[in-house]
Amino acid sequence: MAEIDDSPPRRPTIYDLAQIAGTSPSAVSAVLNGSWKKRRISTRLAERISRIAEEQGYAVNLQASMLRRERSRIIGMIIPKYDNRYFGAIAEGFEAMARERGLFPVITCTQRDPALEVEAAREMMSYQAECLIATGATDPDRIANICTSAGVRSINLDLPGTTAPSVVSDNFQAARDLTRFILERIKQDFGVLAPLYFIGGRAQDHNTRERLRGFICAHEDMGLTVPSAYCFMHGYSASKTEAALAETGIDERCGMFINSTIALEGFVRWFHSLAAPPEFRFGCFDWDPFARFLPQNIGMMRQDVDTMLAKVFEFVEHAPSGTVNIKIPCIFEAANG
Amino acid sequence: MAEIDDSPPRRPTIYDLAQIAGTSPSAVSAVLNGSWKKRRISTRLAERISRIAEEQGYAVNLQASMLRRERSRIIGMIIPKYDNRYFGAIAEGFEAMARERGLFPVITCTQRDPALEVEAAREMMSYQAECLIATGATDPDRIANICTSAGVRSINLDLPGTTAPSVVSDNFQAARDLTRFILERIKQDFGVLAPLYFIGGRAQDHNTRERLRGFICAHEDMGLTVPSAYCFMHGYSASKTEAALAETGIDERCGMFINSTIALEGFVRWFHSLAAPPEFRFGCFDWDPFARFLPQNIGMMRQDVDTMLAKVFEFVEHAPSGTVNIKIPCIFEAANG
DNA sequence: CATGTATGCTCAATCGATGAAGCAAAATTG
DNA sequence: CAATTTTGCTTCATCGATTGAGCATACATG
Repeated sequence: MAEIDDSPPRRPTIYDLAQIAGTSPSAVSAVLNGSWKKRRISTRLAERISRIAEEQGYAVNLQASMLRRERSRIIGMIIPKYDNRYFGAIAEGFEAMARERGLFPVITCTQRDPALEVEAAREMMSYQAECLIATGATDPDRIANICTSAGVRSINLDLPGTTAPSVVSDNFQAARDLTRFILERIKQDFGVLAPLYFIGGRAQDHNTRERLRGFICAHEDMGLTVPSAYCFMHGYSASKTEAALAETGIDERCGMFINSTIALEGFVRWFHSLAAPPEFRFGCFDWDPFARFLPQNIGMMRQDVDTMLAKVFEFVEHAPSGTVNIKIPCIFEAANG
Repeated sequence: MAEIDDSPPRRPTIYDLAQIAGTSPSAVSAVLNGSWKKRRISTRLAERISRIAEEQGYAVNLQASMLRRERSRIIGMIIPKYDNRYFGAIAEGFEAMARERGLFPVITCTQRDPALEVEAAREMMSYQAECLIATGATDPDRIANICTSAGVRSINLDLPGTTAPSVVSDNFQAARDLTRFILERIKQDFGVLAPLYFIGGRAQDHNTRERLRGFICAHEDMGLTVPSAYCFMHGYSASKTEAALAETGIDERCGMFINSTIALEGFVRWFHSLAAPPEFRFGCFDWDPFARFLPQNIGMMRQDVDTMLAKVFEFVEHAPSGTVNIKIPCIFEAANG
C-alpha cells in the first residue's frame, strides 16, 4: 500500500507558529514563556498565539530554551537503589518537593557502583544541573569535587562528606536507642542480659560505623562488651548476609540488631531456611511496612525522610557557609511481630 | 573578609579549549565527541585536546549538543510510585537496560495522578525524548496521543492502551492460577471449599478487571460462585483497604486474594489490629521479600519484570506494526508464611 | 503643531556544539 | 616536475528560544 508522506509533521517551532500567526518568533516566544506582559504584547495577539500553539500541539524545546537561558532549573539526584522504602520515599519526596519549587528533578540510580556514580554525576553536569544531591554515595567527596569543578553546588544526603553540606540521620543516637530497646526486650522475654549480634552494612561505611558505635555504646551503658565475632558486616547484600549467617552457629534466644532492610532480607531468608527456627528478638535500622509484622521483630528505626528532605531543600535555597553536617533524629516504631 | 573574584571559572566550552589548544572549536568538538578519526584530526592533536579538556574539567553541554544533533537519545519513563518492589525493579531495570543501549533514561514518578502524568509526558516531549514508556498510566491512550502528536513513539507497560503497543502481565491467567492455589489450600487446611475474598485495586482498572475475571473463572472451575460483597476494591491505597476491611465482618478460616502489595499493607495492618487475629490463608498478586514470610501467606504471584522490559526494549528498537498487546506470564512463588 | 511618551511590535545577536564545505600543505603518482 | 590525492585542519551556517535594542504608530501634553 502506497503511504502518503504525511509522516513528519515535525514538532512545530516558534518560527512555524509565527508564520501561521503572521507575527514574529520573538512575539511567540514572549507569549509562550509568559514574559509577554513585560514585553508589551497585546492581549489580543497573546490569545491568538496561545490558541495556535494549542492547535499545533506546540511544546517548547527545552534544549534550545535552556541553552539560551542562564538557568536550567534542573536539580539532580543520584541514589543507590529503588529496592527499599527508604530510598523510594527519598526519590518520591525529592521529586514532589522539587516540582513544588518550580525545579525539574532528574534522578539516576547508581546501583552502589562508584564508577556509575561518577558517570551519573558527570551526566548531570552535562545536563547543566544547577545542584546535585548525592544520596548514599560511596565516595561523596569525589562527587562533590566533580560538581565544584563544574561550578555546581552539591549536597550529601544519607552519607556525609567533608566538602559539601550533608544531611544524615542521627545514626549514633538512633542505633544506641534501638540497641537498648532490644537488650531490654531480651532481658524481659528471655531473662538474659547478653550482647546482641550486629548484622549488615560495611565496616568502612560511615553510617555503619556510627551505628556500630551507638550499638557498642548501648552495650557499655548496660555493662556489656560486644565480642567482635558478633558483628557480621558483609555489605548491602541479602545473599551475602544469608550466606554468612548460614556458616555460623548462632545461639537460640538471643537478640540481633539488623543494620538495614536489605540485610534483613538475608536474615529472614536464613531464618526461614532453618529446620527448627530458633527463638530470637530482632530490631532493624530502617523501616518496611511488611517487615514490621514479621514474627520476632520488636521494632524498626525509621529514618525521617520528610525532615531530611526539608533540610536538603533549605540548603538548596540558601547554601550554608562552611562544612555543615546536619543530623536528623530517627523515629522509632515498635513492631508487632 | 574581602572575597577575591575567582568565583566563576565558568564551565569551559569548546571555544575555551580551542583557545588554550591554539586550534579551532570544531576540532575540539570532533575530538571530544569521538568523530575525530572520521574528520581526519591527527592523533597528536586529539591527545593534546583530550588532555586539556581533562585538565579544565570540561563537560559537554548536552543542551547545546542535543539542540544541534538530530537525535537526543533520551528515553523517558513515567511510573506511578517507587513504594513497592515491582515498580522499583522496573525503574532500576529500565535505567540499566537503557544505558546498555547507549540511551539516556529519564524517569518521573507521577503518583497515580492523571494530571501529573500528562504534565510529565509533556515535559518529556520538551526534553526531546525519542520514546516514552508509560508505566501503569491511568489513561495510557491520553499519554500515547500526546506522544503521537509530538511525533514520538510510546509504549505502554503494566497497563495496556489501544493506541500504542503494550506489554503487560498475563493478569487473567496468573490470577486464575493463584486463585486455584488458594482455594485448594483452604480446602486442605480448613476442610472447606468456599469462595475467596478479592481485596484491592480499582474496578475500572484494566488489570483489576482481568484479575477479577481470572479469580471468578477459577471459582467457576471448581463449581463456586463469588458473592459480589466479597470484592473490596478501594483503589491502590493501604489506608482505604484497611478502613474497608475494618467495617466488614469477615469470617474466620477463609481465604483471600490480595490484589497488590499496597492492598496487602492495608490488609496486614487491619489483621494485626484485631484483638484476636483469625485464621486465614491469603495469596498476593505481586511479590515482596518480607511479605513472603508473613504468617498465613501461602503464595505470591511475581510479575516477570525482566522479561517485560526485554520486550519493551524490543519494541523500542523495532516498533511493531499494528496494535499489539503482549502478555507476559507471571512467576508463582509459594510462600513460607 | 512640535515634542514627549506610551504602546506594540520586530530585528538580530546570542547560547554551545555540530558537520558540510572548503582550503592549504604534504605526500603520492605518472 | 607537474598533476593528483591525501592529510589535517578551519570557516561558517545551523539547531530553537531568548532578549536587549530599536522602530513605527498612536496618543497626550504644552
